[in-house]
This record gives sequence, C-alpha cells and structure tokens, in this order.
Amino acid sequence: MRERSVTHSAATPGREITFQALADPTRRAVLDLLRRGSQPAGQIASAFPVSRPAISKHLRLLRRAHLVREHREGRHRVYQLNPEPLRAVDSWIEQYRVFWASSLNNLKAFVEAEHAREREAARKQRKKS
Amino acid sequence: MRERSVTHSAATPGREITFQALADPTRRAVLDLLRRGSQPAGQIASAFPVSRPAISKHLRLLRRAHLVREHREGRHRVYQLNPEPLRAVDSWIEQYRVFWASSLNNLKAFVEAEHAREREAARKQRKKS
DNA sequence: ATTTAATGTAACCGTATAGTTACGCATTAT
DNA sequence: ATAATGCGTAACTATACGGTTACATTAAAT
Repeated sequence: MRERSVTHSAATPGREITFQALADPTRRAVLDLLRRGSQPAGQIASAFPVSRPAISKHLRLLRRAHLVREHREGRHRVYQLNPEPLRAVDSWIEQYRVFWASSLNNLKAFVEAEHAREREAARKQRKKS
Repeated sequence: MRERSVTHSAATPGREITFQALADPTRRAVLDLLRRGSQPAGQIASAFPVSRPAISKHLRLLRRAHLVREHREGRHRVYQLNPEPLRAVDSWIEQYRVFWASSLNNLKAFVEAEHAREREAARKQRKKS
C-alpha cells in the first residue's frame, strides 16, 4: 500500500485560496476590522498606513477568496465580512487540535522513539545481510 | 474613542510567520504527513512530486515557523511535527467562530442594514446644511 | 453642465517564492 | 581508503506579491 498520497487534506479546492488570502497581516486586519461591521472601501483604507490602492488590491484578493462580499451603495462600495470560507481553515486546524488538547504530544514523542528504535533495528538487520 | 486602530489581533508576533508558512499547500501537506509520525527528510520528499531540494526549502520555512523540529539520527534528519504554533492560528479563527456558530450572521446583516439607514440619514442631513 | 468624491485598474518596481540543477559535506557501507 | 547515501545550500529563473503613482469611471453635489 505504500502510502502513495496520504490523505493530503491540505489541498482542498477553496482552502488553497483562503489560506493564501490569510497569509498577509494587512488582509487579516481588514477582516478583523470588518468583524465590527461593514464599511465602504475608503473607510477601510483610512484605517491602514498603506495607500488606498494597496487596500483595494487586498480587497480584490479577499473577494476572490469569498472572505468578503461587496455591494454598491451610491458611490460607495460597502464591504461585508463573509466568514464562511474560514470554516475550511478551521476544519483543517481541527485535525491538529487533538495534539495540544491532551498529553498526546508526549505520547507522540514516545511513539516516535519507538519508531526510531525500529529503524535502528532495521538498520542493524540490513547490516547483517 | 473613535476606534483608531481597532484591536488588530492579526499582527501578533509569531502568528505572522505561522500564517505565512501555512500559505503553501505543499507545506500544509508536509504537516499532514508528519501528523502520522516523524520521518526523515528524504522520506518526506519522496511523498511529493517536486524535487528533494524543494522540500528541503519548505522544511526550512517550517523550521523557521517552529512548526517542525529536526534532530539528526545518524545521517538522517528526522522531522517531527510541532503543532504548538497552530494554537495562535486557532485562537485567531476562534474570534470568527461565533459568526457561523449561530444565526449571528443574520443578526449582523440586520445591524448592517441599520447602519446603512443611518448613513443614508446622515447623507440627507448633510444635504440640508 | 461642471466639479468633487469614492473606487477600481494599469503600469511599474523591488523583493520574496517555488522550483530546478549542480555542488558540498557528513555519515555509513564496502 | 573509497564509494555511496542523505541532506542542505548556492546559483539561477520565472512568477507572484505588496506597494506606489497616474489614470479612468461612476455617482453625488453645486
């Protein structure tokens, strides 16, 4: 069976774009800001030290990741948080939560020491042949 | 009080490097792989379609983010998962969990409609003066 | 009808990423 | 001693990113 490709849950369709969108601190800050309520683009931009076009591009990426929704309101472009895609991220992390939830970390260390011993044994074995 | 800079929890020291490390799907897949047990670098690399040096560089980033630990074992470099930094990511997402946990999303929509109405009122107001 | 306000986009720049091949250095095997 | 393994690093390339300034567009204000 040779573990060809593991479960590789890291590469779920949307997840990819989402993780990438979250990689930038400014973008995360924008989301944090939007958590307190929707705002027009300019107002968002004014909360950051970078230029407005820079924020505009960040918003484009956030849109592409469906982390925000936009709707026109007069000459304003109001941005609204859409936390839905974060569920995918959450569910990915979920798989790791058990590692820090209990003493599994120690257990893991033990299991690995075990593996190391096995490897060592295998090595000695090959030496003999 | 004018919400000068929000809480901006997006920019916590280590969090930055962690999010960045998770941005790449291959790196996340490496972590997924390591969840099943520690492995030497070469074995990790053999699980992916890219070259070994490519994985080596990914491992360097994961090391920098303290998401993996490395220890030499003979001529092998065994990599071990260290989920600890993921807690920071988890706690960031935590703040968003409430949004999909209940009907708060709808409530949010309502509040925003409210805001919109306020804005509209303010606009009409300014028009008068 | 003009002007002003609110945004997005284009063009450009510097730097980081992800990947490749070639090479160097230990450590184990022969 | 020499060969082979296992890895990391260097050098190089192509592409994406984040930022800036200049320009285009649409809607509101005068």
